[in-house]
Amino acid sequence: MMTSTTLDAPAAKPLLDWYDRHHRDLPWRVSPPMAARGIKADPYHVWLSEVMLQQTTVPAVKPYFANFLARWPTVRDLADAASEDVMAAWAGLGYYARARNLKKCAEAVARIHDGVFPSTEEGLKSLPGIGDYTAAAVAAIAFNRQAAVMDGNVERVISRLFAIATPLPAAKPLMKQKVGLLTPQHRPGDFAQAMMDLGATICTPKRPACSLCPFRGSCEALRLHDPEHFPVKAAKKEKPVRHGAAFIAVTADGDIFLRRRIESGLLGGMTEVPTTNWTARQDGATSAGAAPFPAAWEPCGTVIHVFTHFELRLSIYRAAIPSLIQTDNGWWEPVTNLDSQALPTVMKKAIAAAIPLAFKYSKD
DNA sequence: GAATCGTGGCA
DNA sequence: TTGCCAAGATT
Repeated sequence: MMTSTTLDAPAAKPLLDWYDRHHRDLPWRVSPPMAARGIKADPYHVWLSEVMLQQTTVPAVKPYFANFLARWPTVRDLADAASEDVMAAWAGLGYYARARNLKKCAEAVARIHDGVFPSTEEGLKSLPGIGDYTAAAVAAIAFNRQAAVMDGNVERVISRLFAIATPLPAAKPLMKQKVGLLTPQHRPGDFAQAMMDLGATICTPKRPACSLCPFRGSCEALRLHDPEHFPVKAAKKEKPVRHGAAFIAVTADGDIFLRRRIESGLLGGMTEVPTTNWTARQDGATSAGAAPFPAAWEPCGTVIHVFTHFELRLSIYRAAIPSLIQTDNGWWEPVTNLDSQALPTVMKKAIAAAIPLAFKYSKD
């Protein structure tokens, strides 16, 4: 005969009980007490937070999430926003393809889906910037669908629970299968968030607090006395060093020369000061001789900035420009207005090296 | 499967 | 100080 419950339900119960007591309160989250008062998750809020949280910490996301919601309260508002404004608001958060896809996704939802997010994983995943994880997360959290949500936290929890020795990312299909078997029909969104909270606060990469874990009685890695051994990951490559030069041109009126980077690739669509190519070797192409236009370029130090897959050593040059130079690929921006620009952190560092007070009054 | 794509915090 | 890594997606 058929049983009335799935095999997984008993495993989900201790975690949901733990979540009811120890869940984190987050600005984008409808916590269990809120849900008990009838508050529903807003798909726009869930989607926005999930995209911002991709490879990004909760503390880093909080101010950006608040600012985006204040400026663009609905997905239609975001769809109608100027791309430059969205990129500028995203500046500093990193992985700028997320911002480009965020705008595209908002436009698709507003214009193709009549302002309503799809409620299925399949529908969500067809949208720009929404992959396996985000589709499942939005489906589960915003629409209460039984979707198997697997992010880095869940990978860690699952790999320990079952002592999976296969290295990532090869082990992902098996882990996803395990998550699918554990995910309950009841409260799938809370289950997903509980798994992630558990990974973030108990089942941590280093020194996990196993004595406080609702899975402590059934965790295979703990039984083996080596939870930190999991998940197994492939060794990472060392970071190469690239060299380049950046040029900060300032007029007597206090205008600085800026350009917009091409849409694709590193820092795509973001604002920059002129720079040379960033190459493996330090040579003439990375010196003042490679400036965008002739001027009295003076060296003012080096900025070191670490990207995901290389380290950049940027030689900084500054020049006072007597009169505005005609250019066809950039513009002159008042230094007092830099906080409105889509300047990634590396460009802010470069400008700050040449003009120490440039951002003095633009940050809290 | 492997590379690409940011940033800041922390042990 | 240096390495690690945080609610991944795209090509």
